[in-house]
Amino acid sequence: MKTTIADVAGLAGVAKSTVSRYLNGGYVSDETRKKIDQVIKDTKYEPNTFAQSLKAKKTNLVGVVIPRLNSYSASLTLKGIDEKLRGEGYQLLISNTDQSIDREIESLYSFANQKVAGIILMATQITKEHLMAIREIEVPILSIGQEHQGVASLVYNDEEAGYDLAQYVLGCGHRRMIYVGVSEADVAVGKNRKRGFYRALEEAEDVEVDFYETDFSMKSAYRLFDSLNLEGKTLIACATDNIALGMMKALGERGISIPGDISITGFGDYEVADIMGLTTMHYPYEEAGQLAAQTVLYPEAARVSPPKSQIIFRKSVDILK
Amino acid sequence: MKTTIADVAGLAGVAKSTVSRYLNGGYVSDETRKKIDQVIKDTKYEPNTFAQSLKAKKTNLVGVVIPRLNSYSASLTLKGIDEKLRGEGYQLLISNTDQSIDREIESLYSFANQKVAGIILMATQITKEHLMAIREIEVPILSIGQEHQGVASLVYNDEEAGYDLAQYVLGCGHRRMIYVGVSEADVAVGKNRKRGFYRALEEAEDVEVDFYETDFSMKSAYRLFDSLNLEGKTLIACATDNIALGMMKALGERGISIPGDISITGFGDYEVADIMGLTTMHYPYEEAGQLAAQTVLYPEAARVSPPKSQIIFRKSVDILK
DNA sequence: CTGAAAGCGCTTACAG
DNA sequence: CTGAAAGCGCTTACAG
Repeated sequence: MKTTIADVAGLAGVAKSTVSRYLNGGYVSDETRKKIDQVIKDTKYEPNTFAQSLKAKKTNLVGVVIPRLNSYSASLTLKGIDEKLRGEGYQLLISNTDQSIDREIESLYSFANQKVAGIILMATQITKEHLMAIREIEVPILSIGQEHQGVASLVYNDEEAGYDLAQYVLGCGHRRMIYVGVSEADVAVGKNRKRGFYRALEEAEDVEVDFYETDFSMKSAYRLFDSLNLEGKTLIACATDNIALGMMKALGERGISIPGDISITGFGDYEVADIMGLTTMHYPYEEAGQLAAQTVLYPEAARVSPPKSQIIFRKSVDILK
Repeated sequence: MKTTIADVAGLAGVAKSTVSRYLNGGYVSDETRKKIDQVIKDTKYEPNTFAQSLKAKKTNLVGVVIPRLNSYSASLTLKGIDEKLRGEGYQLLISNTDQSIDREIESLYSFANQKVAGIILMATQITKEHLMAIREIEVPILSIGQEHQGVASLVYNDEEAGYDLAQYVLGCGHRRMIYVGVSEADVAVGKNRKRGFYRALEEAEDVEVDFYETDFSMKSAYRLFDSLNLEGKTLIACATDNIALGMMKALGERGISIPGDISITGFGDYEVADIMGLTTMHYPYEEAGQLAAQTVLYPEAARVSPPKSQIIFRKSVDILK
């Protein structure tokens, strides 16, 4: 039989309320404390979390809504979140939305209904419905990656990352390039990365860049390759490593050598980037996850930034001068 | 104010118990049913899960204990689990153990304490402590990947996969090879894969194979490379794609061409295997995850198998004859 | 088919 | 500092 607070109280010769106070850090005399201590140890008593939650109306659960489970950034961020949460005595509840916005909204309400202590939202965009839900549910929420008026967020400085990478590439002597991005509906990856990249280009002289749009899958990038006009270009800058990888596959199959014939860069520093020798921007996903967990549990600022992204120099960029 | 079952009962002019019965599929007259229906729609009533769990002593949560969050197989399996669970109205609770056995055990107890409806255990091995915990907690449990007397399990046929791959490689004319495996403490990957592989070799003639052991990280494999005696070998069979990838990195850096100078194979068919052109064994991780969720919720057999693993032919194996 | 009552295991004023 | 009592929102026999 599972021991309850009543059992503990009985064995310790005190009232249930006293045990409860002991458990929750209220006033208890030293003597009483010792007795209860002992009984709890003997019986291995563990409070029933439902009973607790029913009264206290909150849980030790933190919900994470995530657009994809099987992506490098997602799983590493999750790892960081989990680490921090565990340290603070919280449990990780996951809702994979499979990139469906409806499911993101649904998950928000469902988490709220489960009285999670907080929600970490890895949205691809923040719509009116998101905003409504966030307002309505009254649960501390933190958005990772996407930023919006009135919702606490943890954002990478994508603009700066784009700028830094472009600066580097420019420094290597590249002047004719292709930028393969994603939809601007994704403010972080689609808009900010590109903007930073372009800003650096504008500050330089005699630069030309063609823009192409694709989605996040390696396959789409791979397919897009044939539509690219490579004429005179020396570099393909890709908005994510996955895009770069898709391109590299196409390049390899056509016998176009990297960086001899053409240079390529990514963003993200996925695990594979290393073996593929891809020069890319490292994003501190795991640290960001930890920071996110910390922030959703103990909010301070409405906007927090993870460590700066760093360029990882590998061999996919040719030095032209 | 959140509406409760009492509110619904009041508005519908019936007793709480009737509403409860309505909710749980008990006897309710058509007329009553309609009234309650309407009220629930109007008030958007949602039962408080804690109150439900407190009485019913079970939840709609399924716990997954997982050794690593950021691995290809893990996240894909998780995806499969989540898909099935969502369809059945269950939520995914995750505990990342970071390869710590102590934490696996802890998680088991902690999940039990949270009254999860079931636990899916992705253990790296099943120890006595595991067995004790499993026995004690009385929660339906399913082990993925590892098999043990008396614990329900979903296992890949690793022996067969190893055998099939070796058959293929033999068919390509390879006779002098290296097998890079992992510790046999991991029965599935360390023992069974290797055993299957070796069994096929024994059935052939004039075959030589050298064995080396490493762990699951790409880095360790990469480091191990220099200790390999490649003399006369035509193929390196690796127990996982990660190991193969580490080897490929080392090979690439030394200008040794694949498969011209040496062939290589893996197991797992990670996403990268495709761009790297690695011939490997495809494991149906996502399907296995779905099957696992199904099985832990509605147990039938004590041992269930996912679809058969398939060889994915790419270009890392040379055809010698 | 329906309702009144007890109880799940806690927490929280309140009185002492 | 401690205890008795009420209540959180449900479910479950039980009686009708």
